[in-house]
Amino acid sequence: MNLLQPLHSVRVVDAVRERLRQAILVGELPPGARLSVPDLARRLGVSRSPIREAVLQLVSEGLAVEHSRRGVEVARIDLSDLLEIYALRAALEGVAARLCAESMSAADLTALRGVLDAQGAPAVSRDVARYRELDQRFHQIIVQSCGNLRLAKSAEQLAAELRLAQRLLADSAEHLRASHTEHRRIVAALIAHAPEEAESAMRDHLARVASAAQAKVSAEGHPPSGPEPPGLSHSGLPTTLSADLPTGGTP
Amino acid sequence: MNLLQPLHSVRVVDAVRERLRQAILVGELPPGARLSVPDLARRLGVSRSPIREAVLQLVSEGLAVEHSRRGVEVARIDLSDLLEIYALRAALEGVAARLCAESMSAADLTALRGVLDAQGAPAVSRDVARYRELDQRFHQIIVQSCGNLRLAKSAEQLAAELRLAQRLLADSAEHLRASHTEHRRIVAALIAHAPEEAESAMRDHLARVASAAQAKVSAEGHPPSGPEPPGLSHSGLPTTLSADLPTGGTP
DNA sequence: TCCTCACACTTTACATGTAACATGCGCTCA
DNA sequence: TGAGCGCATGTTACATGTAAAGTGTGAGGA
Repeated sequence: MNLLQPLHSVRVVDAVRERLRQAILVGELPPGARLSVPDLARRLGVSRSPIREAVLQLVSEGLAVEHSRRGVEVARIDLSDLLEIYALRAALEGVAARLCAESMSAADLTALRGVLDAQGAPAVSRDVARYRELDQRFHQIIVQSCGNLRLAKSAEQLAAELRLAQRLLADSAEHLRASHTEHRRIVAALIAHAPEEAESAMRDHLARVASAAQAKVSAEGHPPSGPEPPGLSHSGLPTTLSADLPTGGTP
Repeated sequence: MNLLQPLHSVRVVDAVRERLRQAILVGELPPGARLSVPDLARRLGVSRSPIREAVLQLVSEGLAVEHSRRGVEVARIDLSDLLEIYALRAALEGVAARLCAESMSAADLTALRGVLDAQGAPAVSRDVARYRELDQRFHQIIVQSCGNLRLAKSAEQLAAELRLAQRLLADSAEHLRASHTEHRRIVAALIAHAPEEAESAMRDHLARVASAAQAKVSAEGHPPSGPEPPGLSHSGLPTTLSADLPTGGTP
């Protein structure tokens, strides 16, 4: 491997952003958790500037929402958000699948088939976590292979937003089996170089996933969410968030 | 008018962001212009913090690009960017048109027909600036009426990015006439509540606009751009950018 | 003449100071 | 007891300080 690539020293803001993003995506900072800049600065051992910048970047990605002069909190994704996101994903990934069907590298297609095969086991054993992990990779390969960088970025941001709404997603055995079958249909269309088929298969897939979530929610009668509205309380939710960042520096 | 609506004092960062966005979109800050934080702070009469924040917001919108540790410049949109953006727009606005065909308010539809009619004159007289202004409003109405806020936001950001590439866009008399005809076809489908028709009409329209740009560029043999790569020079391009912001405050 | 290197200058990235603002709570008074 | 005021506390938003990095320039040498 070439060790002489241009070296750009990691900026603190990038490290903070990745750390916070992970914390949000794994649920350590759950929806509704406040992202207090002074608090995070204390906990991560850096000054407030890079924290503020990182938090605002998460806002622009949709993982957090800003309330003017009242701080930022991790985004709460409700059913209507979820349906919006799936409609958008259907548009974007449908086109991505179409583009892939026209020209996808053999390597990417092989990787995709690998993921598809790997999904068989968790689909039948109903290993939801594992299935979703592979599902994410499945869709990621397609949007990254379509050749449109902006499209890939948008689609991946939407996928990340959806990880905030896991509790709303369908997870029945039937759902996993149906999803896997639909993935197979998508891959078949890609292999056959059938753009129309690929696009409609992808769209149908995402539309069904969305309606499955909708069905699940209305069946379970999900509460709108937590306590929430009464002003952003000063409740600092988790107290862990690990120690400090690579560049330690509290002079 | 009700004067007792909730009042949220304008933040400096918002004023700066809007001012810079306008400066970019009208070409006062052309593609490639450096967005020097200290310089802008001096010119706008505020401190560096809100300037930096506003500049980074423009980066996240795609109107500017950040070069780590080397500052930010107004985005340069080349032909490949333009094609990417049009492919994305086709996906997003195609779905928006479909949704509109299913349920669009009478008011929105009336507004849309108004814009369509108004486009007739500039289309035949080849008033390119006026036609593009109305074109922007035409597409804006559709994405805003589709009921998907995220979709609308994305589509409008892409439309803004395209304003940085005006020089690449087709502007022949034939092109304007074709565009207007396609707009009519879209509106007809919306009136007829024909989702399929609306989506394909929109997609075809945007695909043709993209290929018209491509044709124009390859015909004219556009130079890749200005001088650009040799490091971000210290050339402060324009020296105007008006006086200072609403909240004057240089203590 | 052309290349190299050191220096001066500017900016970025991070740190820190601070006024205005927002929130929760206890206290007062009806 | 209950509504409302004022205070304590903590945060945001903006301002400013500063080390390190990046860039352009010009002197000096080949």
